[in-house]
Amino acid sequence: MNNMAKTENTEFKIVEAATAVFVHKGFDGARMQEIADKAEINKAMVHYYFRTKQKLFERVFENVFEVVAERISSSLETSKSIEELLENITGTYFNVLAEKPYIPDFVIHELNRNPELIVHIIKTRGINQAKLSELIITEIQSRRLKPFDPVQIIVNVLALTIFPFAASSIIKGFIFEGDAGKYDKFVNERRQHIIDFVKSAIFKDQKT
Amino acid sequence: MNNMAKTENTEFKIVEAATAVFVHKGFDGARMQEIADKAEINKAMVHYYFRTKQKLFERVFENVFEVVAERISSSLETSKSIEELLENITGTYFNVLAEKPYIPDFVIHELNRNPELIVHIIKTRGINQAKLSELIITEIQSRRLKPFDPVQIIVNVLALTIFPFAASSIIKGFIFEGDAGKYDKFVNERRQHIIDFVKSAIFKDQKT
DNA sequence: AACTGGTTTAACCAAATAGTTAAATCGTAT
DNA sequence: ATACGATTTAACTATTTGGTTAAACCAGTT
Repeated sequence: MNNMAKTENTEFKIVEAATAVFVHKGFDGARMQEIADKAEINKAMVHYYFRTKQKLFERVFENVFEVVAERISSSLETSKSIEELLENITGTYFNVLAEKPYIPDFVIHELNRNPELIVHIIKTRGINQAKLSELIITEIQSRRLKPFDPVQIIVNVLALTIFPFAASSIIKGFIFEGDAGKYDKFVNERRQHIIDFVKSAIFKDQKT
Repeated sequence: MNNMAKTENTEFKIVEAATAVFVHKGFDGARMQEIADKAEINKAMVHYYFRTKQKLFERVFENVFEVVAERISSSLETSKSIEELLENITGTYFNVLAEKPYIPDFVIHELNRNPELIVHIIKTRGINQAKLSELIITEIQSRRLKPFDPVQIIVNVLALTIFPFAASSIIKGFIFEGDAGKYDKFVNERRQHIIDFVKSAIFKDQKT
């Protein structure tokens, strides 16, 4: 093993650069030359380390997805009650997406472009949706929650949390007519709003 | 004006074909040759009628967006109460998106790729969000609704309705593990679920 | 100092792709 | 029938793009 440090460094720089380009331009819009430029290396190096654009893309997608999945999963583990769970999921998504708001569009678009591949990539890192459903069902049976379908509730939380980031351009452009400040305020307030809104919807005893 | 019929027919065929290709592959993934093939004409014709890929794309985007905006707008006009409005918006989106489920990803992705252009295109066909907010504010003041921010409520309804279509691959792939039948059932039930869920969240007097 | 094996570079290649052009065709009005 | 302008086609071009190659360049090893 000789110049391992150099190797790992170059590989890292390529993945970093490739991530930046792929997430913003998508697979089709990304250019190997741009990735090389951003990594400040020769284009041949990109192929030397990853052979094809496809293979490099797969590595990038796995990375991006893993970061999100890990943080969500660990927040699921530590939650005991529905309230805590709701707050943890929403909070975690907000933290991740405030940092990397391009993720929803990236994941959704590439997933639609090539469902088989991406589903296969993600399957290995499944989020334990089962535990979530169980908790909700138990709470419904104990009559604390209204009898909504647990799956619908889960999708609702995801939708309420992720959509504003995916559609930020639409919201910015239309509802706030380009005023970035108003949009930021909206996003900040939204974290708590989602929690209040969902609780208000699912609990039988309400807290105005 | 001689062969106008032929002209309009060719132009129509091009737009139809271009729409199909653009919405599924995006601007970057679309190929002029594929559009020509699908329209069963020579590739030069596409350029003869639209000069550039960019111009053709703009025409397609305007069309796609107009169809949606028109149907949503007209459903807003005819609604008097909050309940009716909620049912109309949700129902209209469901009708449109069940037909054209690729629209959310298409619009979101192209909007993120080139916000200035697309926002400019859409601005001319603004949806009157003002009227919506007003109605909500009035209802909050008359104490029928809980005092949520009207803008948040509007975004919630959009999120709950649009997200499952944008993220259908994710939902299909993970939550239902590839079972298309379960997903269809889920979508069918969702139309009513959203209405119940939102009502349960925003109204002070609840109907379990 | 010469050898070795991984790393890096410049130059190159073949395919793909948006866009062009000039000639052919077609319908219509004279 | 013929002339005219719009439409259509086949062939072509320039450029971009993913990918390759062969030679140069290191950094340790002997």
